[in-house]
Amino acid sequence: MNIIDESGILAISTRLQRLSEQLRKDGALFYKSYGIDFEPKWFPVVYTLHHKEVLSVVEIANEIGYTHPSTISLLKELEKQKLIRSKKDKVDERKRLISLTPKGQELIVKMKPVWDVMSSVLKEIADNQNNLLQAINEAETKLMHQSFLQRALQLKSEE
Amino acid sequence: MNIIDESGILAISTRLQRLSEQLRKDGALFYKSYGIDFEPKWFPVVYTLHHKEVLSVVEIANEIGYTHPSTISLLKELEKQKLIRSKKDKVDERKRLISLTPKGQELIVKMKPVWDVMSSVLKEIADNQNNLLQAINEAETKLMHQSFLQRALQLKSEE
DNA sequence: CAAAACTACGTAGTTAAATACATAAATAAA
DNA sequence: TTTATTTATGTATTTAACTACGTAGTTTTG
Repeated sequence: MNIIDESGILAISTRLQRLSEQLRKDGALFYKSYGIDFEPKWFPVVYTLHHKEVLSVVEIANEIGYTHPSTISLLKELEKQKLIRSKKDKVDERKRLISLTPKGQELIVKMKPVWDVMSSVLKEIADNQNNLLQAINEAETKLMHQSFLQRALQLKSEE
Repeated sequence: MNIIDESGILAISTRLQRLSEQLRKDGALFYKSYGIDFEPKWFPVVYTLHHKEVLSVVEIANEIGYTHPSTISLLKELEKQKLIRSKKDKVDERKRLISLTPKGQELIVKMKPVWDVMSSVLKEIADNQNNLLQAINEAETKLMHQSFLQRALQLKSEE
């Protein structure tokens, strides 16, 4: 549509956001088709706890790549679903140790075949010539080395 | 990090959202370095009006690819900045015809060199081997033909 | 070992988008 | 020409992330 947005990243993020919303809805419906009441957004936390067993709030946040406040709100939902539980760390009283409940573990067993299907469908969609993940990694790496602002200011001063 | 999120699109959208937030902040700072008070999110509307002169709310929404409520809130901000104005369409009384104010047009003249710099920096960042835009286009196209849910249900029934 | 700095967690508030709903004007159909 | 449908706009609410801030433990340092 235009010089900056079309070639840039600003509008792209809106499109990806929509894409992911669509996938979330479809994901939820697909779980439902197996008789499972599970929201795709819970997946990262549940999957992490499935492998790590016991983790603190901040540890989970780091694992799933969200800020801790975002993580806390996911944990609240999962606690309401009785899929996870938490108790104070006796060694470090600031920490809350989170783990799956038996109900949570049972659910994972039921969900595993669902995940397999989802996983291959997502591969089908995202594995393009122009790999989405790769493209983002490359852009992020470039910005890590030098921010947009730094690059822009430099170009400005060169004129 | 895991089978679905790392290879899929769910986490990718969060990362892109962050990327775009970063770019927005830097963009605003870069405008400021020219003494210009302009938020990058206003760009699509302003740029569209620069080329089309007079448009209704829904027409702008379609041009920039947002829903009309989102567009309305952008328009409100721009009106507060006195960069745009609107009047009722005499032919169709439902329509509000939006256009740039003289102040808005002056601002565009000042912003043009800034846009040139931004545009080349964004090219530098986004033009990777794995082109971001291309990758998204390909994923969207695939999903247009057959949704995630349809693909998943089909795979499920084949088992 | 007391003061300072850091870490873990939690809450409140913000943001940029979306949906869902409401109203009024214009057009089409009975 | 009334009635039904569609279109344009607007408002209210929701969502998923964020930042900013506060408090309470823990660790480091003078």
